[in-house]
Amino acid sequence: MLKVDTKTKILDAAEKLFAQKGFDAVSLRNIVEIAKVNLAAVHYHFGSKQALLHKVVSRRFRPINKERLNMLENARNKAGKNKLKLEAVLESLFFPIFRAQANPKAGISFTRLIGRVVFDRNKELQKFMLSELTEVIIQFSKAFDEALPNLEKTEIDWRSHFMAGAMAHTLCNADLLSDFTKTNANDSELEITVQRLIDFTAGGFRAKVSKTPNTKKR
Amino acid sequence: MLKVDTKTKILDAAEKLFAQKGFDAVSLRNIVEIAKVNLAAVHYHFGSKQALLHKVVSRRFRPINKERLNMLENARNKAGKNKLKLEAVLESLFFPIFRAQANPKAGISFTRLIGRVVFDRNKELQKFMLSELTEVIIQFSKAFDEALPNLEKTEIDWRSHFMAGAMAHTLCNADLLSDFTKTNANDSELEITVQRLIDFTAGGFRAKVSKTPNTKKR
DNA sequence: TAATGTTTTAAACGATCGTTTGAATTAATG
DNA sequence: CATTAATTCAAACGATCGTTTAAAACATTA
Repeated sequence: MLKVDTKTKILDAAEKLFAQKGFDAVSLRNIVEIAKVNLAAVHYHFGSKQALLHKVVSRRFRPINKERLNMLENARNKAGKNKLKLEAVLESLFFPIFRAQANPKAGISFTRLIGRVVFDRNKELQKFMLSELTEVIIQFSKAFDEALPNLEKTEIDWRSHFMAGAMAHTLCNADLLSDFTKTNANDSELEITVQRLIDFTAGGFRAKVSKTPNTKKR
Repeated sequence: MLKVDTKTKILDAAEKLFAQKGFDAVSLRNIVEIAKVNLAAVHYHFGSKQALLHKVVSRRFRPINKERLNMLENARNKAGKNKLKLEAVLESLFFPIFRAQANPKAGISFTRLIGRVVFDRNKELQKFMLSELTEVIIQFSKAFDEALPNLEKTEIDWRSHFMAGAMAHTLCNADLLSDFTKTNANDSELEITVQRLIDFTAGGFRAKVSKTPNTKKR
């Protein structure tokens, strides 16, 4: 077993604790206790608690988002001149991050953290997340447009929003669900979970758009 | 304008701040400053910060959950001996809480708070929320079973989970979405938002269940 | 009005927070 | 080996946290 450097020890401990309890509920002293490093090491290596959080996120999120874009590119190539398939777009979006969940090294901690982050209203964090996701948002927005040529742009945006909620909740609260359904949402069940999420969200995207009961205003 | 009692002033301020920044990020001193009451009043009236949070939630959540059950009961009666309609079940679940969002008194604060709470990993809060939702979970679980007689129980549970994520995200991050789509998710748009969420989630519930590519394990 | 119960208040409690400092230690470089 | 740079460390900084106390102010009832 080779020596793990201080930076990594801090990142691992912070990842675990932030995912478990949230950013504000975790102190740097909690983190250095788990990481078994000195308190001042956090500021030496990362500068601040907020900067540490950003590093915790980007360390795992960047490779995941790269792979999302790769998978989408592959799906495009495979489709050729045929229409891009909605299920392929969704799989490109879900699979890389859910596979990170099954990875014993990153573990369930990180994906849970990502789920939490989506619902966190830490302004700096939101700005940071948006910047990390810029390219993914652009490319997948285009992809949804292509895969759903008969759906209005506004509706696509709303349904992308709903889809993001379903995904985030599943990432964050997978444990609640396994209590619920007796199936465990990890390991070999990974593909099944992703397939279930694809089925549901694809069904949602393809649902008929009903006109509202009465648009009294305007 | 009649005098607002201290308890209500604290509840209102806490609701606003918890929704804005989250439980851990808000101090009692932040709350009493907004509420314009003495710091010790919080413990005098509520006992602790955690107990205050529970009260903030239950004050608005209980009437909402009562109305959800009422609407579900009405939907059942209207259906008579016909099969309960999925859209009616979903509307019973969504409408009462989204209407609270449009209510200028409760405002967007509370629903955002509820959205956040779903993703919060405060153990005591989770237990409390579960106890507040017991009857709703029982009745709506039954209703989904009735409305989807051809869908396996396990699949219903998973899809209920996805649906909850879509709902929570919409409650919590409605503002992000209105930036996105230029439509505003309040006021007269209430019915439209709910209808969109019904369309999406109903489509998800009704989607075909695809067998996983290969169930290698087992 | 006197007595009793309820609510509000200022002040302090010990604990913990993120961050900074400067010296001790280790690693790298000439 | 000497010197410089990088890292670790114990200790402390001021600020803020949730909670408690006990007296003051107010309201209610006899």
